[in-house]
Amino acid sequence: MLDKAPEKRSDALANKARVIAAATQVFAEKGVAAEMKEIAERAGVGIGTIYRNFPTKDDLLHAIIGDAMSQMRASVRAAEELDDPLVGLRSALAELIDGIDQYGWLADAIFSGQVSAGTGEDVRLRHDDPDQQGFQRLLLRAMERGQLRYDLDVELAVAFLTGTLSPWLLPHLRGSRTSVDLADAILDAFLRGAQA
Amino acid sequence: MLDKAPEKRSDALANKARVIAAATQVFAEKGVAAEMKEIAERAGVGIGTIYRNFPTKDDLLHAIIGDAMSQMRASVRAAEELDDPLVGLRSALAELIDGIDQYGWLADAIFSGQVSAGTGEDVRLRHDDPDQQGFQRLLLRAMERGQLRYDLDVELAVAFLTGTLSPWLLPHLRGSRTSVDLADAILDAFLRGAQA
Amino acid sequence: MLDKAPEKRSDALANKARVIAAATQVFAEKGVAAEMKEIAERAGVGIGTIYRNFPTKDDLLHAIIGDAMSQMRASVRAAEELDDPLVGLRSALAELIDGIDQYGWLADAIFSGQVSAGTGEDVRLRHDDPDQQGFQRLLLRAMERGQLRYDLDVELAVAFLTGTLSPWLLPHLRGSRTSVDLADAILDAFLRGAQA
Amino acid sequence: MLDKAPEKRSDALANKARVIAAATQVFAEKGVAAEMKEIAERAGVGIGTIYRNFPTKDDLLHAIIGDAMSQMRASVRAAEELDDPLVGLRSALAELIDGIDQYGWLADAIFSGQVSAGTGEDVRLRHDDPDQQGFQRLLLRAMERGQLRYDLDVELAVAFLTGTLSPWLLPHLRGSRTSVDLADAILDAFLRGAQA
DNA sequence: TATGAATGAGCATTCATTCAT
DNA sequence: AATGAATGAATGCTCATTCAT
Repeated sequence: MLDKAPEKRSDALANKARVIAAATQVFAEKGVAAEMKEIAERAGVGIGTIYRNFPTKDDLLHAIIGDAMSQMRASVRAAEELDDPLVGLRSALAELIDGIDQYGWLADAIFSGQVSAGTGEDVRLRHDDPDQQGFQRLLLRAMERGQLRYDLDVELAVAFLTGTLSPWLLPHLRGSRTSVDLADAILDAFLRGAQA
Repeated sequence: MLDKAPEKRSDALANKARVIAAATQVFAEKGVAAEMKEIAERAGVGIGTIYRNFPTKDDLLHAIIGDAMSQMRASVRAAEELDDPLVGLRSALAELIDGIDQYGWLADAIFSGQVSAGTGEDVRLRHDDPDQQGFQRLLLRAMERGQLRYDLDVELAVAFLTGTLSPWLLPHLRGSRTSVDLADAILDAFLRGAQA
Repeated sequence: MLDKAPEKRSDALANKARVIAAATQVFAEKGVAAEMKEIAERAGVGIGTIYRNFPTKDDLLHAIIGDAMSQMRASVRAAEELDDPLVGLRSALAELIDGIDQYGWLADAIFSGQVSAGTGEDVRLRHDDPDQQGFQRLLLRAMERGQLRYDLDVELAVAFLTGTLSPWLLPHLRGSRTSVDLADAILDAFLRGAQA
Repeated sequence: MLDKAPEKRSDALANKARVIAAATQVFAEKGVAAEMKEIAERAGVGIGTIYRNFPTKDDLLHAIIGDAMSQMRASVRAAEELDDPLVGLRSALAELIDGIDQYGWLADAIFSGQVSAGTGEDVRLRHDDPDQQGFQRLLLRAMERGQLRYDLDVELAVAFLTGTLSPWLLPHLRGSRTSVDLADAILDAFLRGAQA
């Protein structure tokens, strides 16, 4: 991900960014099967320019995955910095909701095996790591503080929270709520439970 | 002259079934991008035979989607027949868990736009219908009976329950539990909430 | 090179042969850079048909190389069967002259490294084997019989005889002579030497 | 106003020379299919600089061909200056052997049609001219002097001598001999013939 | 003048679909 | 009806060439 040539012309850097942005859009619209040609057109560059920056379609995909993952990881990490773990949870949820809007299609691609084995595997495994472990840590801290039931099944709890963010549920749930409002609603329902 | 056979020969019917079974397997393993040739081989028929029964790859896919949907719809409907809505919920969850094992890949395919626009849309819209509305009805009945909070956000509740079944969360949650045990655990956590 | 399915329809076999024939022609005319599309057109089949028989352009090339090599090897071997080694030499030369007409372009392709490393290497090494060693054996037998100088430098002699067949010399030498006449002329000059 | 520099700056000339040198190397290693980019890197200049000097890859190739041809032509012409035609022949052979080491790959390229039709043709035709006609003149002079058979087939004789220099025969023949030794051996075998 | 990033025509290869047998 | 060989449009990627800096 680091540039070998630090003296690269700024055009080149700008182009690389435009390609990533265009690809993120196009993949989101058409799925990973989208054509490189369309991405090039959307980015306003020639096909060759994409290939100069990303030797393979797969490399382009991985660059985007990398971006998405680090963005999400960063959200969760920032949430962990907050003092109150429940506040952190709310904040992480809200940020993830925004992230899914942009990167939701990736989950599909990754989990339906359309991304090259190598990285696919990696992402699949790590999927349990960065975000979910962040969630787990937040939950555990809340349990220690007595904010949550001491006998909570943490993994199930994470599944409740992140499952709600599934690309096909989210748009419906969202309606016209802001991501913060939705995060509040989810957290509230999660805490109170359904029992009368 | 003999009258034209009003029913397909049972050979033909058997072939159709074998194709659906093989395709379900192969799609599950390789995703919707799997090749028709492999499906034919798995089914032990020629490619032409697939095309006699399903004019298009997409048609084959939709046939499978149809099967999956009606199987799930049946599960939920059966659950609605039960007297106690919470028992019904538990039963529906357990059945869906089994269904996801078999048809989870479909969610990916449908929601990442790899299924032809037309039907993809249809399925996407209807997705809110059959199962989820069944869930909603069960939840509403439980609320009426006073088994659930009267102010429960039903849509959010459905999202909690079905989001947990997301293809990428389920295997992890499952571990070695039976589907009934897992359904119990989910329902229990759902009812009690996380609060201390 | 053997057919896996012995019950293959004769069409398929015929097509494979037509593809090889067309490819031999087209490669001879345009060099190995010739397009697959043109070969398909020349053969009167679709591109896909080529790929059904030869998974790769390189495979097609190697099939042709194989054909050429075994044809030439057979010529030399047949020449070795003859009783008089000089008669054999004449016969081998005549056959090689005909072979070069058809396969001369291959030498270029192979020795300029345009054929995939693997087989390129193989052919390059074996090049010293099949034909040239056949020639060497014929020459040695002729020496033993006292038909040739006992102190002949065999490798140089082979180079004289086969170098004359170089794709760019042959057409010029040939003129309108038959291959047998040319072989006679070469052998005669080779035997008599240039000295007054 | 200063007059436009009537001579290229020596920088430019130096660059042109470096490009030719690099291209000769790279083409020799990888064949004419070598990439312009690699030639630029080897020459230590930008791709654009190559194109400033040689508008086309083909032009670059022809420049090299021109160099090779004139070098060889010069060798033969120098050989013709010598008094004794057989000594000239030996000298010409020795020089050509050295030339083939450097330019042998060209023969492949030219005769397998990888050089643009126009010039390819030219070179092909002229091939009979410069060197071979030089050889022919040397042979004819030797015949006139009674050093060679009066009834020698001159074209065949040239083919014997130059065929031995074929890029794929030469390395094998050479072994560890110097080019002069090899030239001697070839000439000796050529003169004496193979007959007992 | 030199540079190398950008361009896009060109080409090998894949795979859904057709149709002769 | 069943088969699978044949088809060719579609698509990823390469590399000679251009041109803004």
